[in-house]
Amino acid sequence: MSREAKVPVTIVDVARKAGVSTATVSRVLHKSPKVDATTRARVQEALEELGYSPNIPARSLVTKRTRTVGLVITTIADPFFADIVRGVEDVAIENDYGVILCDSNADPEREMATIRLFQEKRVDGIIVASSRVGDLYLGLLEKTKVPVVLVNNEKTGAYVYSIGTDDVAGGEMATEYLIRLGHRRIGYIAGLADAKSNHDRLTGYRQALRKHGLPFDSSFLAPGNARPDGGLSGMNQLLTNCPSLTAVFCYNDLTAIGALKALRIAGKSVPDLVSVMGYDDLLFAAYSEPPLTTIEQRKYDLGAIAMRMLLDLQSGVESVSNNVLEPRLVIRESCSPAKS
Amino acid sequence: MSREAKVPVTIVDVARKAGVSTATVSRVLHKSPKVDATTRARVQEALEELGYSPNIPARSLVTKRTRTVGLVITTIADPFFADIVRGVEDVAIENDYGVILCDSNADPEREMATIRLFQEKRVDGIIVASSRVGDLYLGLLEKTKVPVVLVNNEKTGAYVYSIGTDDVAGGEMATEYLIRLGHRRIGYIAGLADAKSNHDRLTGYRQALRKHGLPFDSSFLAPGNARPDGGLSGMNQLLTNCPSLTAVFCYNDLTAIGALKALRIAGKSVPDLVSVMGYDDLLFAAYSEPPLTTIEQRKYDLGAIAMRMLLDLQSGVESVSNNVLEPRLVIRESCSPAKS
DNA sequence: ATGAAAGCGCTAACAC
DNA sequence: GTGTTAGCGCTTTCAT
Repeated sequence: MSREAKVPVTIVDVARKAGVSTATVSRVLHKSPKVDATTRARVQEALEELGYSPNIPARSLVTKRTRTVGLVITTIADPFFADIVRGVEDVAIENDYGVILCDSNADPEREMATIRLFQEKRVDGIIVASSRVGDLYLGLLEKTKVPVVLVNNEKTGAYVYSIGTDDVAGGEMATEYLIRLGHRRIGYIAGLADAKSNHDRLTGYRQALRKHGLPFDSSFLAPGNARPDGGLSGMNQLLTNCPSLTAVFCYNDLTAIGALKALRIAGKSVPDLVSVMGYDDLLFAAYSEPPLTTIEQRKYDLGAIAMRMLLDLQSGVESVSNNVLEPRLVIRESCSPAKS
Repeated sequence: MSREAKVPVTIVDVARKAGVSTATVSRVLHKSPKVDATTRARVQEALEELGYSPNIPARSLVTKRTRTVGLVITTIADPFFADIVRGVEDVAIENDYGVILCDSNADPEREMATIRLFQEKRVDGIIVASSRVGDLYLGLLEKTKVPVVLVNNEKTGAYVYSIGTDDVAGGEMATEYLIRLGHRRIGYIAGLADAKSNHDRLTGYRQALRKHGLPFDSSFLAPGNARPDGGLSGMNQLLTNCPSLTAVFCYNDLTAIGALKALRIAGKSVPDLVSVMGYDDLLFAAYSEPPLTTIEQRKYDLGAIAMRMLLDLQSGVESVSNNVLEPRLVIRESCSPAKS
């Protein structure tokens, strides 16, 4: 096993081999036009033969750019965030950027560590797709002096840009669909209490109610946690507190599959006895029993656009500071006309 | 809005403010014992007041370590990989490491770009949790000269270490459970054809069959793709080719929910008419209808251990090169005794 | 069109 | 215990 000594080739080696200065090598590396064709060829050859790979950290030292962005998400365990990550990833790699991922798990300490790490690594920008962002956190973010784009969250502070789904429209759309189906007693199982998305969807729900002259009854609200177990317990609470409801709008699809399970256990068939509406349109929404009627968010685009905004900001293009994407109703089989 | 000029504070600023040399500042930064207590205090104060944040790229230039690792996964859309990511993340952040994530999507070109990126960023190590690794890819990986640990894949080459689940044991365990339940005609819906995990689970399946004197019939094998749609089509194929089967072992849980849907559409009740077995024990396995009996993999640990191995390798500790974790049977409701 | 040289922020000998 | 200094690999004026 002849493990060769590890001698990384530098720009100096290339320069020597090609018989030029390091400045020239640097120029061909950056495709500067002012290099003679033959010189360029000679350098290219040396580059190839030596298998040169630029040392980005070294380059960063002088350019002050690292071609790296930081991405914070609530938790990668939620497929919704997974799609956002894919979006960010894809456009990042297309542009030779790397992304450092951190899931905060909504843990403040973790968030602090993350921001510190990003700072020390001198990332060129930060994307925060964490549904709830502590004040402390946001303060730090501003001090960080690099562009920040928030996904599905509020634009806050001078340095912050954002991209999100119009969640109040989404909440209204979901609820209105249920109302059109003849439902009058519609529950809502919440997500994380302090998430903007939760607040907005609830607002949409109330708007739809008001619009159709339906009373808002806070006993039709159940807490959740954006996860299946929260959907399960939320549904159970609804079942005992308001046995008369005929439909329930869930904060997200994860919550909905928990609700579906609670209903199954209670022996209430869906959608015959109660309709359930999700949100997000995750992959498995089409595979649940019954397949979930839900509100689609352009998850992938949320991430891709966020990354593009960062790139624009990078290159000095003043991009729109606050983008919003429209949600879309996806009708499957978990909602049906009210029976009564 | 007094957007202050962006003047990152350096070690020189701190040194000046504290009235010491940069070397001393560096020493306190690294908790070197040979610094006088009062000097240390003075430096600490300067550090705080100036809000100093070390410039990692600069440091890397001299130390040749970036405190960054690269992580390649097949696709973040599969919750199985999401858990692995969480595991590596967690131990990385604990150790002040950053992780650059890339999903390869099993796209060779993407894989090349990824490796190039990792190289240029001078990552300290690479974790590959991509279920299929092209030869080309592996070759590159070796040339990369940094420690590589493979997750759920083969140890290959001098620089490569690995951690994985014993998938042949898992496949055997799954199949044997079905056999014990009285099933004789058991199908297998595959994952990606060239994935080691797929190969191993199939091997386990055949071993169980042999062990119990059951014949192996290749018409009981259906192709899949490790995703729900593959499970759906695979199950449909099985349904038409071998209507007599009473149980099916699926490459993973994602495949299983696809199979469940196919069965539902075909009007075959699960587990009464056909039992279905999954693999992975994803979060939603407990929420499907019926809840999935499956083989648990320690997904999070796979990632956490991989990262720890990298850390060990970093510090010169020769760690075990080939770790294997045992799978575990999780009994829920998608499998029942054979009726005939 | 090309080269010389300065310097980015930091660490690590080495000297005192 | 502390300071001086020489780079790490690269880009970028500034000359030529």
